[in-house]
Amino acid sequence: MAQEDVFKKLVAHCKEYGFVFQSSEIYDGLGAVYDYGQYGVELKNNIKKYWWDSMVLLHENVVGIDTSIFMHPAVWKASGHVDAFNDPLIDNKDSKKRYRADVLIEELMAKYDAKADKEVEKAAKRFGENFDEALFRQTNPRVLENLNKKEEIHARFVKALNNNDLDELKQIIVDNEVVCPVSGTKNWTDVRQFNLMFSTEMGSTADGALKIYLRPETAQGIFVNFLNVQKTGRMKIPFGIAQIGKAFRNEIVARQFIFRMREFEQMEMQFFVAPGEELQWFEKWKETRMKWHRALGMGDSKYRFHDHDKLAHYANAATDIEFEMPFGFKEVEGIHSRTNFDLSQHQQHSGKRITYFDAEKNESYVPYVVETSIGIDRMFLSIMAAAYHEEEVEAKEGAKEMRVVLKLPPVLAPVKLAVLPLVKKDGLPELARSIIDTLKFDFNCQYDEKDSIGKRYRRQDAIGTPFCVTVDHQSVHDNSVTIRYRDTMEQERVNISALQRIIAEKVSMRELFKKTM
RNA sequence: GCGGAAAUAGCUCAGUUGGUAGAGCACGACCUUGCCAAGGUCGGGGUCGCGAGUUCGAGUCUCGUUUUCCGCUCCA
Repeated sequence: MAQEDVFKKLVAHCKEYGFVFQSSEIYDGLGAVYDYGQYGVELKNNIKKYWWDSMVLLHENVVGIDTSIFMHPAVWKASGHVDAFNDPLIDNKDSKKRYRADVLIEELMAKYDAKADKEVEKAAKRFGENFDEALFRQTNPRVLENLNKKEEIHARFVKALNNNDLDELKQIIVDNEVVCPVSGTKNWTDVRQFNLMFSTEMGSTADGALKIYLRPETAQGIFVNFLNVQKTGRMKIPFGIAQIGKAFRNEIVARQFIFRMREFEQMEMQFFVAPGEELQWFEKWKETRMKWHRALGMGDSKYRFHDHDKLAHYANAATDIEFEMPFGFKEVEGIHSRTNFDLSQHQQHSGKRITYFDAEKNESYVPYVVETSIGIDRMFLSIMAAAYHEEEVEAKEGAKEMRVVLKLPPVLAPVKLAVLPLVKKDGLPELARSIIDTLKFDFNCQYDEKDSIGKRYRRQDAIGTPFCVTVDHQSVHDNSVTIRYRDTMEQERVNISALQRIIAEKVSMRELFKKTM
């Protein structure tokens, strides 16, 4: 089956079985925003718990926090998010290349400057030593023509920028017949400004309202609370702060289902270390994070590192953990050595000292940061993609048929077990209910008596339930039931009293955690 | 954002040169069977994505719009 088909089927499966729905679907949906359904939310919560516990329970020097989505606007000024994404952009419709409109206009002005310079150069050659460049520049008609032209553009440009007049920026480009360097045509779109941060206003009066942003990453909530946590928790470097939460980016193009959404959720841990030690911690966390992913048993070869060649301005090392999605290897987690950029920026913008006194080294410094950052939604997608299987199985009378089964790691499965009475009479439903009543405190259980037993097994396969407990006529006599295993479809007869122990063992995170250490 | 394609029941789809919406599966009730999706009877469910236009009449033709998919583009 082609990879695109797998992806399409996966998306359809997510909807059909209540994992992921499009947001506001009855109103035609909202672009690149999705809701998690009854099974999706369970899977997502289990992923979060796996991550949170592996960070906070297993590392005595990692603690969690939960910071707000709204933050003081100065945070985003300090982090560089406000300035970095205010560029006016324009597309050439023929070459489909995108340019910064301001850069095109600056190049245009430089061109007139260059023309004027060329005239000066030519004249200088001609007049030799007697050449008065300043006078020539002020009087020569060809030079003046070019400089005036430039000056005229410059005036319009500055005015347009000050008024944030995007139409005027385009008009400058059109009036001066700027052509695309690739296609050579003047077929331009309108100029648009993309700020990837969503904004809103805080405060009820129009004049007193403060423009604030929805956070585009959760990391800054950790950085601005560095001192709070370090002091109140008496944390000693090296230590980490973990956080799970929503972030928002107004993506220009958001596609590929839940892979790139405008509202998404991150699991981030910022690890604070002494200057000079960041790269060894970077290596350590690279290794730890990869083990954590691989412990889920989806297949080691589905994961790989992708080291960044071009580093962001704040980083001195960066890698991605990529997962083989149906549409290729894609980033699921980023591990970045962010230096002391963020804390230094906040120190500078807030005017508060953000330093740590290292008693061992007997010195004070702004800590360096190694960040691990996962997109939960991407991880959700990667798990679903790897779990989705279509298998040919034996049917009645030797016939073959397909079964769709989600081979989710039992620890992440939304429903841990289904309890199914073989027939809905002779006291079987009652016994099944009583089994659920004892197990529901520990596991997410489901009861189903509708349709044939085979059909019920397949329904559970489709949502990834690892265990089906079947109550039959023998059960009423000797308290034994069968456990049917999702992946092998094999069955085993056990006593009802043993169910809790057997299932608890198989859905425990303990074994997975051992593999990560 | 640009270009292309698609949108009819929960799902997969049919619907003739324009003439009052269909099937299979799924879903619900009852009966029957009972270990890997296929029994019977009855039933619920669609202003054909949305909005205009052409027409006596539009699921069907035209335009716009929304959403999704594919390619390009972008991604701190």
